[in-house]
Amino acid sequence: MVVFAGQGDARRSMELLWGPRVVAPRTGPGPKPGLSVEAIVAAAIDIADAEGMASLSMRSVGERLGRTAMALYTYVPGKTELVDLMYDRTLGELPSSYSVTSGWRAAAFSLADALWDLHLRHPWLLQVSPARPVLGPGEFHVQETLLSVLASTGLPLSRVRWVVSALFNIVRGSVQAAAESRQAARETGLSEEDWWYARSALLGELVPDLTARFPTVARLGPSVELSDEPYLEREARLSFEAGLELLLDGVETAIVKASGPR
Amino acid sequence: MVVFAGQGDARRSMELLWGPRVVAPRTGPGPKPGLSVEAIVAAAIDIADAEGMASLSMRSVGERLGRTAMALYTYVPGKTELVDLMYDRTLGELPSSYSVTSGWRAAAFSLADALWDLHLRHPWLLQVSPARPVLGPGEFHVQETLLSVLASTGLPLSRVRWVVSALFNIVRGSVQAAAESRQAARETGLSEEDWWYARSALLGELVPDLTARFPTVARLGPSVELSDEPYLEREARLSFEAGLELLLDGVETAIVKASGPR
DNA sequence: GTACATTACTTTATGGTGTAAGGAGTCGGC
DNA sequence: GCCGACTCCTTACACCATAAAGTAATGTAC
Repeated sequence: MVVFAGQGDARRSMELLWGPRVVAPRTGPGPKPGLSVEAIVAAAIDIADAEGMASLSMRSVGERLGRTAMALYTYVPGKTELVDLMYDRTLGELPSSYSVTSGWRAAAFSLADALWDLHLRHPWLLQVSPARPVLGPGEFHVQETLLSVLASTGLPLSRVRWVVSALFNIVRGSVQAAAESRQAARETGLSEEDWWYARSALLGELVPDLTARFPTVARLGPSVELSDEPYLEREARLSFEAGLELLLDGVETAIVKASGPR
Repeated sequence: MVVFAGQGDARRSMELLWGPRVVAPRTGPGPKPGLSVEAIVAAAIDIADAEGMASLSMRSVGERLGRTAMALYTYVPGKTELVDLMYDRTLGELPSSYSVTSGWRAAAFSLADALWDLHLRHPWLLQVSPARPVLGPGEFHVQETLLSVLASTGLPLSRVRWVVSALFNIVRGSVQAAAESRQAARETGLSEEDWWYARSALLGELVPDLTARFPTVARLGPSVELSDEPYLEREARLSFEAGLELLLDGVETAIVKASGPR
């Protein structure tokens, strides 16, 4: 059963998100804190980066810091809040300055690329799926960056909002495929090519009428030649670039329509 | 630690995905099976639909069928495979016929709409995130439907593929926001408006310089008036429609470019 | 009719999870 | 010196997936 956060918990997590990262050393009785929220979050991010979200537990984070799981609860209300913090802090890493001098399109592309990079460096971001927007500084930072870059199209902000969310979705969706392919390759030890090959053989054997049942899919075939380069990962990148171009073409159309019939 | 599937397991799950749904009654010694893979999958889907993925456990599925958790392992290798089956069976529900008589654009829109509906009826689909493509009949069915509808644009299939994945990503991304808003509202008991209001107040109090730090976001404000209609859900739908239009505009550009300079 | 193999399902057990409760030790202020 | 506040630990509980072994039901072979 899911426990839901009351009002007090909401305040607590917002304070953690927005509060000062470097806490002034406490004065008063009691032992000095040996940990800090930031240290805990950093350790958790390290684990998620290196071993995936499945290996992230309060125990594993505690262990990495030389403590038990329960020690963390002095600093962080629970795992949910810890993950929210990880998520928001990581989003905050997104670079924020994009030159618009070579046009909005180039700026939008390099921003999308930075977002792609960020997600590929921290693939667990895609598994977080905050039950509601986290509303932390990192999330705001990303929104602000996206909005301000896309605002240079000259479109009204009320429309830019939708461009932003579409772009964000395209990036997230395509990078997810890339990230999952990497993770699966690491977990199974199988190279992607091997996995794909084994799976195709199995499919052909178990479903002999595959091409008859799904003619269009069959007609498509693999988009890139099999090489030593990871297949699915390459495909995901192509999907990212192509999808982005399509979207930006749509934006261009919108610009022309808005300013065209002058 | 994640256990990875060997070759034998792969065959077993492919057989479950592609095998006949109605199994002929076994002849031979031993008690008659009281359950079936399909019954188990259906029960699991019911639970996920009604109570969310968090409530889905081998126990809960077994209980719903009047069995213990372990009874399921006679039919299904493990939870992973069960979830794969749920995912693929549900994707198979997508309607497949879309009239192209009123143009590819209308067909694409109604297909995207059906996809949106499907995900909103089964929001847990978005949390499944198969570590690799499931390669089941449902997944193929969706791909086939998307590809064949978008192929009516006349674009080469190699480009249609990217349109398909971009469209899919836009739908998934926007519907995720809608689904999560519903779920959160149900779990917390708070109406969305209430939650949003409480959160804004908290933000304003804890981060007084919010509008200075994120001017563009601040300038945006809420996109729709607060009403009794769920705010985030309405917003998600708008994002879906607007994103889709942008993408389809991009497709139109591609069509013109391809056939234009005749 | 009886023995046996086969199978559905249960019980029990193992090692994982998040976290509530309470105890141990450490420090500052009086 | 001592109190109170504070960090951190141990213990405990409820839940999870699932391995292993046991039980009961069923068909076939003799």
